[in-house]
Formats: sequence, C-alpha cells, structure tokens
Amino acid sequence: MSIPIPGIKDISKLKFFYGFKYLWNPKVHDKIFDKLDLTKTYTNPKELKVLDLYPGVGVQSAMFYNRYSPQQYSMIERRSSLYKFLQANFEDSPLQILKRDPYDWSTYSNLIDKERVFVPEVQPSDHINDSFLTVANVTGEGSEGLIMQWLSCIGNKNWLYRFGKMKMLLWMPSTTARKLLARPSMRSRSKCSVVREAFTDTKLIAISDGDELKGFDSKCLEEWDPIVFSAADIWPTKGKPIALVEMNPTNFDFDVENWDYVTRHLMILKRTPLNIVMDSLGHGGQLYFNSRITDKELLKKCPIDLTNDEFIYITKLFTEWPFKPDILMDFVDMNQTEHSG
Amino acid sequence: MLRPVYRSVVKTSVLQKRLLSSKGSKLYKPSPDSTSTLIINDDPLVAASSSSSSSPSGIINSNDFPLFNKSNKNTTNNLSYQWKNASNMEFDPFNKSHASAITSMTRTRDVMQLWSLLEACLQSNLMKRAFSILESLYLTPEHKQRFIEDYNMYLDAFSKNEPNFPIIKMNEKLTNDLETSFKDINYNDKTLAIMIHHALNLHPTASSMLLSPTISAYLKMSVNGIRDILSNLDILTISDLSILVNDLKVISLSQLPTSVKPILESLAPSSTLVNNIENENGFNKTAAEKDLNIEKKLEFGRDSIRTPSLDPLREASLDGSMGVLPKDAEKLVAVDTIGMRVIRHTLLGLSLNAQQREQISKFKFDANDNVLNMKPTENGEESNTSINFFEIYNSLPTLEEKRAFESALNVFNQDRQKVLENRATEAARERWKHDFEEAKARGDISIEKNLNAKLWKWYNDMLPLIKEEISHCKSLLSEKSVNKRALNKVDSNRLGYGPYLTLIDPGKMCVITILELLKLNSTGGVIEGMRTARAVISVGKAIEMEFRSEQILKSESQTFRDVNKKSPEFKKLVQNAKSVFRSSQIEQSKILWPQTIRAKIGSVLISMLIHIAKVSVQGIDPITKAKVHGEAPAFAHGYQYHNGSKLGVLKIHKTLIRQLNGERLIASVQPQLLPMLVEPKPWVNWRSGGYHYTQSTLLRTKDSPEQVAYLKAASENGDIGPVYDGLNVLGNTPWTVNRNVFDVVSQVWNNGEGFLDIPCAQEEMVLPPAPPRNSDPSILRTWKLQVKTIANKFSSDRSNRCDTNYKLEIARAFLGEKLYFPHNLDFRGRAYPLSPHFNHLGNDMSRGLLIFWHGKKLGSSGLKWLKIHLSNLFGFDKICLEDRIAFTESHLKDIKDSAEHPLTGERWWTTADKPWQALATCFELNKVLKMDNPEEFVSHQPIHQDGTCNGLQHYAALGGDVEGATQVNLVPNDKPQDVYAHVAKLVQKRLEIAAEKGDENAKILKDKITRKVVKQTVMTNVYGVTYVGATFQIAKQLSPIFDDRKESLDFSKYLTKHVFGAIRELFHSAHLIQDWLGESAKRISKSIRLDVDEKSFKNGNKPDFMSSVIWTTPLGLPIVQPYREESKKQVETNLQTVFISDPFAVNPVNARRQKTGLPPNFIHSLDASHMLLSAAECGKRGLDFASVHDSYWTHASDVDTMNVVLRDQFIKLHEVDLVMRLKEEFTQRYKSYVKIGKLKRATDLAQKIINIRKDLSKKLGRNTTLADEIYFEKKRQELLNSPLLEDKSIGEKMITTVSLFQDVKDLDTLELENGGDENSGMSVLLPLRLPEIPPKGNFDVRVLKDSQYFFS
DNA sequence: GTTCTATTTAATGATATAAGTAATAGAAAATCG
DNA sequence: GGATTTTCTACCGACAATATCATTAAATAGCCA
Repeated sequence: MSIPIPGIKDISKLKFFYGFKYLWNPKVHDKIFDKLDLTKTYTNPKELKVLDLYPGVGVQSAMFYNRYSPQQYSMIERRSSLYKFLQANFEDSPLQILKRDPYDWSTYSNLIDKERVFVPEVQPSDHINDSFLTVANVTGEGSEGLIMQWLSCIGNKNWLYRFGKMKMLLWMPSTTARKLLARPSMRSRSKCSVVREAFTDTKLIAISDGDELKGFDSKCLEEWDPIVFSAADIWPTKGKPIALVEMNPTNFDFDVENWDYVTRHLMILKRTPLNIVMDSLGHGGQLYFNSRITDKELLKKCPIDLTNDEFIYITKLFTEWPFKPDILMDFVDMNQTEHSG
Repeated sequence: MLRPVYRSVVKTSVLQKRLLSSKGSKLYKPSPDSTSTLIINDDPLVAASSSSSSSPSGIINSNDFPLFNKSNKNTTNNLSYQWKNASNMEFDPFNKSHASAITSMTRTRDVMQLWSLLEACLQSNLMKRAFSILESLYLTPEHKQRFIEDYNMYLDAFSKNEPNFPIIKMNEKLTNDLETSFKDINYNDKTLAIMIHHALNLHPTASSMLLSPTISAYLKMSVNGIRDILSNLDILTISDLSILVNDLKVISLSQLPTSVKPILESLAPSSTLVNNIENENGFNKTAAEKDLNIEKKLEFGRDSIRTPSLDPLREASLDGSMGVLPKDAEKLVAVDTIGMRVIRHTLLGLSLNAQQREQISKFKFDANDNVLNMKPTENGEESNTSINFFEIYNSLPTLEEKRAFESALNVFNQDRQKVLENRATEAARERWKHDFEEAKARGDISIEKNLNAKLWKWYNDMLPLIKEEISHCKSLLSEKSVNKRALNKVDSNRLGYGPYLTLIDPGKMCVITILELLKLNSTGGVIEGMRTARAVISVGKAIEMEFRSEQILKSESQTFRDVNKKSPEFKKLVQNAKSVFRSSQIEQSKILWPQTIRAKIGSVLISMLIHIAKVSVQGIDPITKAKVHGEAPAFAHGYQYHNGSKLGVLKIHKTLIRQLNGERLIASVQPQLLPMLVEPKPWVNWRSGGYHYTQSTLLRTKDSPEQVAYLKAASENGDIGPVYDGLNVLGNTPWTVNRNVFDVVSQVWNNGEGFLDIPCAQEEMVLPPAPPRNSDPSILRTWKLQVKTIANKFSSDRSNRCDTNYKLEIARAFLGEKLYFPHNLDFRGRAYPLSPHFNHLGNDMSRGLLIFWHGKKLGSSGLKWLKIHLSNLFGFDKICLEDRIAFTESHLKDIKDSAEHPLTGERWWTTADKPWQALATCFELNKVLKMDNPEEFVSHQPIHQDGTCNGLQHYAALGGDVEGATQVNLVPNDKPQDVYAHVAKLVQKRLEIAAEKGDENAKILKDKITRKVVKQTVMTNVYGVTYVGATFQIAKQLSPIFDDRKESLDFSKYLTKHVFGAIRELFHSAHLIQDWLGESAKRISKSIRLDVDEKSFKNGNKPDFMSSVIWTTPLGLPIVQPYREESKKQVETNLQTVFISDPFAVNPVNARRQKTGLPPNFIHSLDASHMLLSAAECGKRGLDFASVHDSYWTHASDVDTMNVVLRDQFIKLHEVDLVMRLKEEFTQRYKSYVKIGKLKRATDLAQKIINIRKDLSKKLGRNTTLADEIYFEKKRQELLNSPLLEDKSIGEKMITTVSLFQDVKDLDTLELENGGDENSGMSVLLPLRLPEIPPKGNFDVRVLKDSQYFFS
C-alpha cells in the first residue's frame, strides 16, 4: 500500500514556510528519482535508513518511501505548522515524524547515541555508505550557513559523516548551488566551492527555471544535464529558485586546518596573482612563496583559477614555512561589554 | 548701532580698476579728488541681498532659532523668546539645515573639496592648477559672496611666489582677473592688504620713490576703511606696519589694530628692521625652519649666522627644508637667552633652599631643550634635566613669591607649549637618532634590541621613498597638459592626493606614520595589529593636523618675523599679540581635508612603511626542526572575517609587539593633544579655544554639518557666552601630578604583576588543548569559543596595560609641572577634556594621580570634608555626614598605615571602592593629622560632591514630583536618601505580596533583593533601558546566586518586571515626562517640513523623514540630535578600499534613535547647563573647579561654598518650567510641519479633502499622492510669502488639503489614533501637534536651598 | 570646426564573504501585498 | 489596510567591511559633413 502524496491544494493552504521552498509536483519528483538512480548505490533498499531533514510537506518523503520502501525513514521537522501538516498526512504511515530541530547538533547525538531511535551503520570509507542516506531541504535564504557547516563536517568526519561516506540529497537555493558547484576560474568560484571540491563529488540534479540558470557554466550544465522544472512547481511560489544536488563524500588527505586558513585568505583577493597575493597570508609571505613555488606559471595564476590540488600544494608549502603566522588567532573580537555602575 | 561706512563696491569697482590699470607713472600719482569721487555711499545690504540667490530652503529658517532673551540678566526667569533671525545670506558650507537643500548640500561638499584642494595647490605653488580651481569655485553661484576670499588666498600665494613681480604687473593681473576671469567679483580690504604687502616687499632697487603714492592709492581704495586693511595681520607683517607708520608715514599709530599697536609703539623707528635677506633666501623653507630662525633671531639678534650644517639629517631632507633643530643650535642654547636669564633671575630671587637654587641655576631655560621629561630616567640624570616646579612653588613662603614664580613659569611655559604643540615630531626623531647612535656604538645586536634605534632605521629607509613619491607627484602636477587618458591608475591617484602630500616635510610624515601605527597597536579588536581603515584615516588626520598647526605657526612667524626686541616686557607684548593673531587665524580657517583624501594619504604612507619596516625574527623549520633566523616585515596587511564580513587589518609582528610591551610609550602619544602647560586659549568662538596651535571645535559634532550650522549661528549671534564662561573655568583649573601616588603606581607597574584594575603583564596566552577533529561539532564549537574568550581577555588585558602605560607616562612627563586640561563639549553640552588618556575623567588611577596645583588651607570645614571624601571613596556615601566622618575617624590607624606603607603595610586603601583616590586622600589626611593645627594644612586634594542620581534629580524637578524629589535629596532631610535601597525595598514589598498570593518565583527571590541588584537598572532607567536590557543587568547580578544560567535568566525576567514597576511607581512623574519626550521626538522625527525638496517624497506616500529633534539649552546652546541613517561608501586607497561615511550626504533621520535619545539627551543637556552655570559661578568666586558630568570637585575648604553654588544654580535652572518651555520651542520651530495621520472618513473635512483629491486627480490624469499635496501646499506657502501682492492674494485664495486644517480647532475629535475601523480612516497630511505636557506636581524647587544632601 | 555616434572609461550599485543565529528572545517598527 | 518579518536591544565620550562584478553614466575618439 502506497502512502498518499499531499497535493498542491492542501499544501497551498499552509501559511508559514519560514523562507523554505518545496517542490510539490510529483511528476518532477519522479523524473528526479529516475535520474538519481539510487538503486545503483543502495542495492538493497530494504536495509536502507533514510534521514529526512526539514521534510516540509513531505511530498518527496512519501514518494521516496513509495519507490524504495527503506528499512527506516525518519523525518526531522520541528516547525509547528509543517509538523502538524506531516502529522495530519502521515500519522499512520511508515514514515517516522520526529519533532526535533535539525539545526541543533544535539538532535543527532540524542537520536543516535542517547535514544538510539535512528542508528545508522558505520561503513568504511572505500565506498559510499549503502545503508544510510540523508535527504535535506535547506532552501531558506538565511540557512545557507547550515549547508556550509554540514560540508565542513565532511572534512571533520564528524556529525553524520562518522558513519562513513554518506550520500546526501540536498535542496538549496540555486544561488547557493551555483556558488558550491563553481569550478576554477568561474565567476562564482569561492572558498565554498573549493571546500565542495575538496570533500565531495557533487552533481546538480535538478533546478528550477529562471535567471539564475544563466549563472551556471554552460559546459557544466551539459555535463550534469539537470532536470529543469518550472518555478510554478515550487511552493510557496514567491521567492528565489531552488536546486537539488547530490553530494557524495570523497577521500581526501591533507592538513585541513592550514588548508582552511590558506584558502580563506587567498580567496579574499581572488583576482590577485599568487606572486602578489601571498603577503596576505602573513608577514613576508610573498617573499617566501615566491622562492618556494618553482612553477612560474602557477605564480601567475590567481586564487580563483586554482584547483583544490593546487591549494593543497600551497598549503603544504605554508606548513613548511618557518615563520608562518598563528592560524588560531585569525579573528577579531568586537568590543565586549564594559562600563558598569 | 553704528554701521561702518560702506561703499558700494558694485559701482566703484570698475572705475577703480581702470585707475589702477592705467599705465605709467600716472598710477603713482593719484589725485586725491579722483579717488574721492569713487566713493559712493550706498547701502551695501541692498546690493548684497539682491545678488544673493536667496533660496529660502538653503538657509536656516529664521524660525529655527528660538533663543533666550538676553536682555534679562536672569535668563532662566524669562519665558519670552526672542526669535533671532539668522539672516546670514552668504553662502557658507555649514550654514545649511539638513531639512532642506539637497542640491546645495552636494555643492557644499564640492566647495569644501575645492577649498582644500585650492589651499593645497597654493601651498605647493601649483599656481596654474590653483587658478583653474578658482574658476570652478567661481561657477558655484551660492559661493559668489565669499569668492573674493579664495581669490585673496590665491593672490597672496602668487605674491609670495613671485616676490619680484613688479607692482604694475601685479596690478594688471588683479585688474584682469577681476574684470575678465571673475566678473562681478569685487576686491576687498584684504586684497588691498596683499597689494600693499607686495609693494612693500619688492626688491629695494625698485623705485622706492614711488612706493608712497602707490600705497596711498591702495589705502584710499579701502572698502571698509583703512583700519580694515591694516587688520589683515596675516598679510601685513609687523615690519610692513612699521614702514607704513614710521618710514612712509602714510598711516598713524591709532589706525593700527589694538593687539599690535603696543608693539609698534615700543619699536622706535630706528630699531625697525626689514629683513630682506630672509625674503630672498627663505622662500622654500618650511614653516618650522623659518620659525626656528625667527626664534633664534628673537633670542640672539639677527647677527647670529646660520652655520652651514653637515648634519646628515639636513642632507637627507628634500630641498634642504627639514625643520629639525640644527646641530649647532645646541651650542647656542647653552648660552642663556636674555629673556630666559630674566626668568632665572626672577626665580633665583625667590626664597629657595640651596638645592633648588642649584637646580635652577643649572637648568636650561630653553623650551626646545626642555619640553617635558620624556627621557628615560635610568641614567639618573633627572636632577639635572628637570625641575619639580610644584615643589618649588609649594615651598615658597609668601603669596607674592608664589605669584612671581608662577608668572615666570608662565612665560617659560608659553614657549614650551609652543614647542610641545609644534615640535613633537622632531623631538621623537631626535630621540630615535640619539638612541640609534648609542646603540650603534655598542654593536648591531643592540640596534635590533633597541626600539628607538630600529625606528630610526625605518625612518631613514622610508624617507627616500616618500621623497620619490613626492617628486613623482610634483612632476605629475607640474605637467603642462594633464592627459588623463594616458595616465595609469597609480598616477591618476597621485593626481588626487599629490597636492596634499607635497605640503608637509617628508621627515615629519615618516615620524607621524610610524608613531600612529605604534599607537594603534591592539585596537579595533584585532589581536596583534589594528584595523586598516582606522590606521589610514588616523595617519591622514595626523598629517592634516600637523599641516594645520604648521600653517598657523608659519603665518604667525611671518607676521612677527622682524620683531626683534629682547626685553621680557616686550616679549610678553609679542606673546599677547601672537595669541590674538592665532585666534583669528584659527577662526578663519574653514578648510578641512576630505575624508577620502585623508584615507589616501594615510594609505600611501602606510604602504611605504610596510614596505621598508623590517624586524629580525626567528622561527623553527617545521621539517628540520632547526632554529631559523630571518627578517620579516614588521607590518603586514591582510584581512580577517567577522560574521562573514571582511575586515582589513594591519598586523604587527609578534617580535615587535613583545618589544613594544616592554617599552615606554610616551613617544607615540599624539603630542598635540597632551595636557597643556599654560592656560588654554579661552573659548570666544565656536572654533577658537583650547590648544594654541591645534584647532578644536567647541562641540564634538558627529560629522554632522547640521549640528555645526546651528552651533555656528548661535555662536555668531553671541548667544552662548555662558557656555564659554563655564568651559573656560574648567580649562583654567591648574593641576599637577600627585607625586606620592605616582611613586606607588610606578612601583606596582614596574613589578609587572596585576594590581587592582591593572592587569598583569602576560607574555603568551595559554590555550586549552584542541579536541580531536572528528569530535561532535558542538564540542568543537565550545572549544573555539573558549579560545576566543581567552584571546579576547588576553588582548583586552594587554590594551588595558597599554592604556595604563600611556597614563603613567604622561603623568611622569608632567611630574612637578603645572598642567591644564582644555575642554570642549559633546553634542549635548557635557564637557570633556580634549586630551585623551590621562585626565580627571579617567579611571580611578588617573583621578588618584591628579591634584590641584593650587593649595588651599583647610580652614574650619576642610578637614571635615576631607574625612567625608575618604568615606565616600570607600562607598559609604549614603549615610549621614556625621557617620561618614565617624567612619574615617575609626580608621585613623589604617590611614596612617596606608599612607606610610602603601604597599608593604596592611593595604587597607586597596579595599576602597576607588582605591587610588582613597590612597591620595590617605596621604593628605595622614599629614593633616600630624599637624597641631589642621586648619593650617594646605590641601591640594580635590573633594568630590556627587549628585544622587543626577538624572532623576532633574526629572523630579521637572515633574514637580514631591515623592521623587524626596528620594533624590532635593528635599531637606537630616539623612541622605538612598534611591537604590529604597527601590530594592519597594521590590521586596511587591515580591512579598506576590509570594503571599502563591507566586513561586516571588517566594524564591524575595529575600535576595539587595541595593546592588537594582542599582544599575535604576541608573540606566533614566537612559531609557529596555526590558530586555534590564533583564541582562539583573541576570548579571543574580548569576552568583543561581547555578543554572537559564534559570537565572528566567528569574531575572520576572524580577525585571517588578523592578520596573517599582521605579515607575516611585518616579511616576519622571516617567510621564520621559514618555512625553519620547512621544514628542517620535512625532517630530516623523514629520515633514513643507519646503523640503519633493525628491525626498519620491516613494509616493512614503516620504523620507528629514526633521531631527532640535532644542536650545537654558544656556542658549542649540542641540541637534545627529541620529540619521548613515550612508557609507567605499573609497579606494593604496592598501584596500575603506568604508567611510560622507559627512555631507543628506540622510533621513533615524526616528527610533531620535525617540530613544531625546529623554536622556534632554536631561543631559540640563545637567550640563547646571554644571556650566556652577562652574562659571565658582570661577567667579575664585574656586578651583572641575567636574565629571554630575560630580563636582573643588578644594576641601571650598566645598561648602560650592554646595551653595550648586544648589543656587539648580534652583535658578529649574525655576522656569523647562518642559513647558521646550514644548513652546518645539511648537514654534516645527510650526508649519505636517505629519501623516488618519482622519475619520465620516466628517465634512474628509469629504472636502476627497473632493480636492478628485479634482486634482482629474487634472493630473492619475491618482494623487501625498507628495502632490505637499507640492501644492508648498506652492501656497511660497505665494503667501511672496513680496508681490498679487501672488499673496492668489496664495490666500488657494485651498489645499493642508490649508483646510488651518481653522480646525477640535482636531482631536477628528483624528484617529492608532487602530479604529479599517474603512473609517484615511491617510491625510495633518499639522504636527505635540502631546499634552503631563501635569506638574507640587514640589517647589526652592526648598532645595536647605538640602545638604543634594550633592554630597 | 562642429555635431553625432561608437567605444571606452569612470562611477555607482549589487552581491558575496564565513559558517552556529556573537553572550540572549520578545516587543515594536517596517514591510509587503 | 493588516499580518508577517525584521530589527532592535540605555545615553554620552568612540573611532569606521571589502573585493569583485554588473550596470549605468560620462567622456573621448572618430567620423563625416
């Protein structure tokens, strides 16, 4: 028996979406699932456990379940109006609804370690975890930070990534997708695209139609061949376009802390060639790196043109720098409170 | 009033010019009658007003100045206003009210920038460019009135540039310029002065025969009389005047300006010197050197020949213009100057002991050599180089001797002050050089170790870079045709900042840059460095400041350069004339460098410094683990993120930081802003007062031209005399450093340990170990936060220590000196010392280090107050006076111990609330108590009298609130009331009641309410603290009681409600007034001025509100709340772009801040008035007076007098219903303003409006907007104000949606307050009305007269 | 020599940046349809 | 016109985001009559 899928009529009655947007059109969802071809990874869906963060109205959740019937499908949703909606629609379904806050780290430690409500299997990092999948919708304009934090969790191998290379299907604003997916020399290339490149293998799966599409490189679009759906397939209709990406963690081996410092600082002046920009890494950086980097072509490049491998190379030189600055003290403290009676 | 005889310049000018331009000798023989026919009497005001563009929106409305009537001496007693008309129709950049004139605002900015550029170009002799700037200025229509001043600037520079340009040619040029290039511009007396000066200073070979008639001709052309020409002392030098009087005899002594008359009188004709040699040789010298030469001449006569110097410093300088003390000067100063010999003579004539005698006879009374004790003391040479003037002064037995001593000291200090303000950079440079040479003798390692030696190296490396840059700029600027397209980016930038960069001696710029950067270490929240934005602007400002004082010095020495007489009396005359001169110079200067230029200059210099400043560093090679030595830049430019925003930072290398921590930082204190050695220049004008060579403004305006406009108008109207009086009393209080306390602090400091609020010296910070990378994100986060907290603590400790270091070093420099704090005001009128770091507003330590210079015998009541003071410092200030005395008397042993063994004893003083001040008091008390007759003890300790919650005192007086007044000691009582304790009691009562009703929270909290818990909230309540804010305050107090933070916060929330309730209950009428002020501010800031440019109404029905809240204090000071939306822009500099605000942008008001700001600001403006009134009165009564806002200080013996004054002035202030007066002022000022409100639809009036709108809609073919209605109402007003009768009558017939309200009386019944039915209200423009004043209570402020605890 | 247009440059505005919403959370003002 | 979202959060002294890209306005060159 399949779970009934909420229709747009019911969905449109909902008022509060907290800035998040959801694809409601089941037809597009079908196309997406076809494209994702998840059974290739999850050869035995019966053993699959799915964590659905911010499921919203649950259209995707229900359709997922109907398609694959995983062992466990848990939805984490705390926002009251949406939680009520989920309850009303899926109370008696096999979908598990948990009223927790996906933003809060403790949600996961409680669920996994304390209450053991959702316990994924730890798998080695030579392959994508084939019994654990996370689906999330972080389409809120103000919630981009959460995505970035999750990304850095891949680098730290903590949070859900302690269970191995877990695949994540992630809805996000199209602009965020554009930034994340940008490749060297592209306009949107920024630190977070380097992070994406360093830790994951990410593909654009689907994206709503609109101006934002123009920001993507045409070659890349050709490569990913995403499903382009109409902006009308999203609810609420107002707001900016959204996109779905598939994120697969990759293996990496470098000094993350120093790499973080190096990329962060270099990407500030991303159009300044390396032979000049290195001074912003610390006292006398230019002199040091100009003597260490033997490849004169590399020195002519700008940070925006660098691949992650090149960043790793620079990081290596950075760690070998005898006078390298203290990377821990890389912050400012805004005026703390003083003055009293 | 007698009006000076004006001549209509419009009609005479052409004829005069023709006369002047006539060729040949005719010019020099003007027939007397031909000139006299040129004088046509005409009313100049007519011409002026008709030629001015008289846009009403561009000038402050006459309604804007409701000021107090000065005719009645008791200003506060008079409720009638005198609406002064600031009918200043001239264009003036500051004379703009924000509410209007968006376009002229941008023009203002343009003019300001052109001015600063013009000045810069003239200084750099870029005459061509200057001329083209003049042409641009000429095109600004509003500027015409003042244009001649700019032209004069140009002409003066031209004259200096071409000293041998024949006068005929000069005259031709003038005629040509004014007739063709700048039509309609007429010369003024200054122009004539320039011509006369030029004529007088032409090479003597020029036909001096013709000199006299030429000059006579110019004199006769005077616009406002010969006197006016002669008053231009910045043009005409003393020797010029001397020639005019004595040689040419074209003028008489009586026509001279009063300040210089005595000088010329005493200059016998024979001794007059005209120094033409100086004229020929000295043109490209900087002011400093010129001045130096003057100084030397003043002191040794003109025979002293400057020996050519081989000093490397001089060699290094650009075109030999380094303003440094020549080496041979040292030899010279060893010889006494006559003036100084007299001082020494005077001093030695006093009753001195042998040691003092020896000190004085050894002491070099030379200002250059003995500015301040800034040299290290380790060498033990102190006794030779400095004198403890304070000790000598104190040891003098008689008043006469003291006076004589002070007078001699003053003459010496006048010179030192001048050096202090002008030669500080040279002094620093000298010190570096000295240290470098010493270190060099010891070897290379010690150069690296010695900071100053290193700085000297940087200086020498940087200098050529700057010079190169300057010469780049110069060649670029002097290029004939500037092909903008062909320029690269660097060069086009140079074009912008170049003119400014060439103004100042490169060496000075080096020193300033280095010092500024060192000073800014660890500021702006940066761990080891500073914010780039701040750095570039600071350097830019410092450069500008240097330039300004150089300018003043330069023109001063120019004018007085030939004055050469040696008697001390004469010297005093000159000093006096000079100070008058300076005052007027500062007053005249209106030019400021644009912020963008400052930033650019700063960045250029800083990037050079970054480039050359190196430190040697050592690190560990991560691979080989070997120690590596190397060299790294001392400064590095980079970025850091804060909440996702980039922040440009300038990092300082750790090695240098460590070195700085152990260093005496006196050198980097901005020397222009140290305390003064002589009385500050009195405030006579809104921009003249305080330091002698550094310009400061009366009001600390927040880059708001609006504030300046009102201040300026008030100042020019002569309305704020009482403010000046009060401020001058504050500035004239002489202080000295408390040596006893200083010794203790110094000992503690050198120890390096933490003591009281001095944090200990820390080398490295200790961080907790990092958790493994794959720990839960929450764990990683808490660790990060820990690190941040520790780092913050570390850096705040360090900057704290650094700040203490500054204070201490300044104190050390001023040991034994007589010092003054020049003051100015914040925008509400509260007074602050101009000198940062070390002043009596500082922390406990700063205050403890300061005592009055003058001593006064304790007399009959002094001892009592000294004892009370100690008790107050220990926090026992809310018990009756007898108990406080008893407290002190019960600790006599402790006092003795504290005074005699401050660190080795029991350290009782450290337990005080304000330990350092307590220690200071202990020292005095200890001495007093040893005396047989304590009344004879001469006390220097300032005794404080603090208001009990001063803000609430004013509120209570305003509201006539008997209960409140009682609580804050306005009502006589035998025991002081403790507001905080009382509130606590009330809260306690409330809680008990609640607890009885079964309230759980109340049960837990009810016994935990102390005075301390509520104190901060009661205090901040005056400032309008919100519920949330108060909750945090209380939570902070409760946190020790509860373990759980969450719990503590919950309780706090609950408690806050009760505390607020209690305060409201207790100070009910105060709150009503607070609310009234808030509501009024809200309405005003949401109102629309009709004559506003429609552009600000572009959003249809949502206008930008432009009116800020403005009022006048009882002293006549206009106060403008500067809260507006800020608009900042990115400005490109060498290092990065910086984000700075454009002061001339016209921004809408920030209604919220206007609203929350008015209640506290109004109250502060009152307490400031009270303070200034009291200060003036105390000054009159011969008291030494100081204040920290609501804490008033004087000698122990004078406390009783002061208290009487305080009460009298408070009564005087509040005898008038100030709230009523404020409302009247508001009503008057915002008379024709409208607001957007809602009108009941079902009324006749509403129907009429609908009809008008319908008609209008038809005409326009679209829906009407409120903007349209404003437009028509504006039209109507314009017509009504038109001088043409027909216009007026059209206006009278016109009906607009606004005019309909004119006759409506019962608006209240028609207007819908917030809410109402949806369809019953419609948006209309309503006249602005203010809420009703809450009723005043029965408290009569006059009972205060007998309240001894009012201030205690 | 002028006027008009094409092209380049300067000026201005918009957007992204990092990555626990700084320590906190509930009211008041502003916005939007 | 009313609900939702954003913006605060006690006053003053006090002190500050920036790099890059897109778009628009202005200026210059060129062109031709």
